[in-house]
Amino acid sequence: MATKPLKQVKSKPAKSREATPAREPAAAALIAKRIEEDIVLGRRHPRERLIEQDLSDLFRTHRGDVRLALFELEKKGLVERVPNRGAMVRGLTPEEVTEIYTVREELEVMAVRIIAFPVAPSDISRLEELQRQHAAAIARGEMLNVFYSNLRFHQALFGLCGNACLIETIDLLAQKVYGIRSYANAFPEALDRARLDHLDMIKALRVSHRDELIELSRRHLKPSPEAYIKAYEQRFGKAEHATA
Amino acid sequence: MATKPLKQVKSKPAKSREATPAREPAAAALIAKRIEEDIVLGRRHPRERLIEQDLSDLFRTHRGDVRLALFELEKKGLVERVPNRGAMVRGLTPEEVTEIYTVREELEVMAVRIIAFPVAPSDISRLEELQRQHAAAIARGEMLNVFYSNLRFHQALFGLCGNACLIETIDLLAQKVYGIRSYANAFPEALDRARLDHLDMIKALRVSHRDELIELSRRHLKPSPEAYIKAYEQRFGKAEHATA
DNA sequence: CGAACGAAAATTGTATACAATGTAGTATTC
DNA sequence: GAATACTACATTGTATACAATTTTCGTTCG
Repeated sequence: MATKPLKQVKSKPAKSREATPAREPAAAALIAKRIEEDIVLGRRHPRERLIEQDLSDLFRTHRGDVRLALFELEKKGLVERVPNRGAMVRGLTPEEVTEIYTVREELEVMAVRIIAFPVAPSDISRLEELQRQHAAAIARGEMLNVFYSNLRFHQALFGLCGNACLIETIDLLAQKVYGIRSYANAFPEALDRARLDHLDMIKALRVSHRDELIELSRRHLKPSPEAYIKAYEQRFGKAEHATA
Repeated sequence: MATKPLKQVKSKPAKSREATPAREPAAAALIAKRIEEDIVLGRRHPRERLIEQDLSDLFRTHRGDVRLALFELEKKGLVERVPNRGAMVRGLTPEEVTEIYTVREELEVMAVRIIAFPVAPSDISRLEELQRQHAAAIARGEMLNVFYSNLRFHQALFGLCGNACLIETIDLLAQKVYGIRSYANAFPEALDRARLDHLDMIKALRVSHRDELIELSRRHLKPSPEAYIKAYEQRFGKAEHATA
């Protein structure tokens, strides 16, 4: 859980107003991103408590920023907050996971359905480049990179549909299940399967086979929830729910 | 824009911990709700600035709560925040509105498609009761009540699908277009059309006519974006976009 | 020996003061 | 006379101190 200090040097030109790179107070957004990564990579387990002061010390900042970050993560559905008791990494039940993936599938299929064919060669090239990055990250075992390159690939793919709201909503649902990614990604064969799926998707895209692309998208979503639910049942038993 | 003071009396039993009625710091959530209502009812126009100090005075509280409320509304997509310049009521372009409604339609149709038929009589009764409240609010011209009773009707209807994530996502998208509701609701005939739609929906539900319910849901979503876009084009002209 | 009570510690929630930033209005210079 | 620099004001961002709440742990009583 080692984390480099934040904001050590605050002295910046102050006169540089090129665009608006930092929307939120910046610090809060960065902290949220770090915590999110920890959750994605399985470094923070479900139901683990997230204490404001600890995180403030860790990130070398005051509680205000951490507080904002936690609020943000709560809205994203990654952490759970109980009024006077604090925040913890959210644990999803198999039912919740199933529901989220059901909606995700519907939306991703919708996106694929409205993509305008044929897809421009430049877009295909871009997807191929992102796919190569993903494959390389897998080969090197760099899990954080695997996560981000996979994310970029899917954003580019669904970005082809042109409906910003749809893209945003798909992202939102994907974020909700970030916490369970590490379960499927623990199996190298699952990673490789994902890699091959991406290749098939690009192929289908190139020849404008919409139905095949839809089928691929559906299949591509199956392994993650299955792996999580299997692990969950093994941990807590099939019938009863542990209330710990 | 008259608003009653908030939190005047802070003295409460303090020993009452029945459930968790207030998730957020409560004050922030209340302020967010008030501002949201103002936007829904057209009392605050798109691009109107929301100044923290003004709102703090208005709600008789300090800036911290207002700040949180604005962050919340930003995430909901109702207000827009520029880093060091503050917040304003978000104005939606016709393109954005069209995109949002496209996704909404897909999701609402999905919800209707997975409702388990036949629907329990108690659920039908509940919908009828909510429909009556809606009709009554329209008859009395109580717009705020129209808004909330309409909301409750739809939540109950889509709640029948049983997928919590789907319900949540539908709500989310509905919230994004709260700001344009007042355009369609300005026409009394539109309100009446909505009322009749609700009656037809209940009827279709009672006899398990799924296809008809789907068609009704689709039609029900049409008027709002159309009214908004018409008003928008009349205001700004069809081709060019005002940059004011 | 266990359950209930109560004080202390840990943690979150709230308020305020201060600093940084952006905005506008005015004067000054070319 | 118009453009620019400068100053005063308005607004947001940040940090810290304080209050309220919950949790923990030791003690006492049944």
